[in-house]
Amino acid sequence: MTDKEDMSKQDENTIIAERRAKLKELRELGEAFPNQFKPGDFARDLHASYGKLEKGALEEKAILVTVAGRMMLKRVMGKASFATLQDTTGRIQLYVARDNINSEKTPELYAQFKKWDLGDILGAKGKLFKTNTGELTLEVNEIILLTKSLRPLPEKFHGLSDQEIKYRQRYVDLIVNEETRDTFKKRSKILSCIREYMLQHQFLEVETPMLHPIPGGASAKPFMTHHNALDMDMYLRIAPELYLKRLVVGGFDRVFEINRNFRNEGLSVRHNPEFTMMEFYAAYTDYEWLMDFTEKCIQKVAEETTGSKKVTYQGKEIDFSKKFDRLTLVQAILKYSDKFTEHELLDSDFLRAAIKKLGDDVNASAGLGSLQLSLFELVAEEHLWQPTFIVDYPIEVSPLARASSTNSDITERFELFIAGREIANGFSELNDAEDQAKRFKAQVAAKEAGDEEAMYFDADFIRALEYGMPPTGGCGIGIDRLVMLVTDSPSIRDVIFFPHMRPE
RNA sequence: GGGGUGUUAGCUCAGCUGGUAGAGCACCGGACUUUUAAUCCGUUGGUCGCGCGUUCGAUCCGCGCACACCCUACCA
Repeated sequence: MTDKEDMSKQDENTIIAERRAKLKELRELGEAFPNQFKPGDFARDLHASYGKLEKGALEEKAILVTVAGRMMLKRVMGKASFATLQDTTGRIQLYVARDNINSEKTPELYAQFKKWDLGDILGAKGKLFKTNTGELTLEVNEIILLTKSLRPLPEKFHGLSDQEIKYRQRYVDLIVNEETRDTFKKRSKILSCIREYMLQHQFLEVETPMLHPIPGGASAKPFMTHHNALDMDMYLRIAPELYLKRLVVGGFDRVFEINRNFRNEGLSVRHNPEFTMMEFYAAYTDYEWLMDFTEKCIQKVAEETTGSKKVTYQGKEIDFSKKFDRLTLVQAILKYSDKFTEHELLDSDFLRAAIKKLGDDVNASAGLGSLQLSLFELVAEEHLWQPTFIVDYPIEVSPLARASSTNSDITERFELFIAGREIANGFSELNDAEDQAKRFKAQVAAKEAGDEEAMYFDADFIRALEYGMPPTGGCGIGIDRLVMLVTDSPSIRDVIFFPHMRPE
């Protein structure tokens, strides 16, 4: 026996043993896992079509249906029982009476049914009717056990609330918690809503490598791996940016990619080592265009997936109906802290002292731009609850963005904040190959000086830019965080099916 | 990485100044042909996260470890 098999035996208990015994009995009786039963109806459709019909009218129609699903509740009352079946769309009640299901062929079927357990997967055929309390119910005349469940489900009323088990055994969470199912259905809807929006605007969906010889497109620590046949180290991508811009060079003017990024950094309620990002690039646009486009995209997603332009996140309203606020980095600092003057925010020594005073460490090599950004993160970021674009990011912290035409210290870049978090980041792309080469060199120097997250020099990317990339706007939207907002989820782990955990 | 809280039956949770454990649901047996968290009666189920220590005696006190959650740091 391997260690793993040994582990799976450890949490065996008497309930599981009893169910294994029942399965053994089923095997002896015949086929224990039949697969010929085909359901033709879904719970949600039945409620939608017949839920409002009067008891008498429904019986007159004599509607025969076939359903399948997991038995979630069971009430045996002697010679008749009620059971609640859950399929992928919802729940439907079954009325199982001995005299309706026992036949010459299956004289003991009702006795068997009484032994079936919560969690078992059943198929049933019968006629729809309404009980005395008005619940739409299937009067069963054929019933079959399709899959025996060996493990007991969590308690029927309180459900599963242990966060750890919800994450580690998402399948159980999905079986018993409707909110969990809703969250992931909404996630899927958000993605199709975004795709629809992008396709409507002539964007082409593309896929670029996840394995990168040089990690690029963001400032982050990468995961490393190794390709055996090529005998070369590779990195899981931290961003698709440099590949997508190569496609713009190639003449695909509007592209987008929705896929995973991997960053070898800390975990938190807002950070998972792999997370989903949409990046999109549009030639002949700039960051102003991107802001309008992103705003409309997020408004559409919020409205179409929640039915409202106002969303409640963790008890506080987010209003997507108004035009999103726009503030420069410096304006945002001034707005949320009255301790500084505009003049002081241009003084590196002053900023250094102010950041220290707020209890944060200051990197000795940080210039004015990154000092301003640090102060912004300390005093303003958490207050940006309503959707707000922050613009005029320092060039020092934006090595891939085009410099402002009027101020060479800042870039044509924005970040979108909602509920105090960064949701999107976009800019007019730097398409001057020589300038980009210079900026990469500065990054390499920073890396050599000990900045682990500084970028590498990507010579092929420079070569691509040397062929000429049209003026382009590019933006990334953090999909998991957007899903968190729309589903009112406090943790990123609530919107990722299988979040990373330490081994059990 | 730092701090806080937690880990008791399959699930949800009690457990007094330290005297080796309880409830509800689930399960098993019984009654019940319109229930719906069905109800009623009777059972079963535990290395109290792991290890060491203090003690006559530890679920409880101390130390260490593991895992989780929250805050914080890096970051999107």
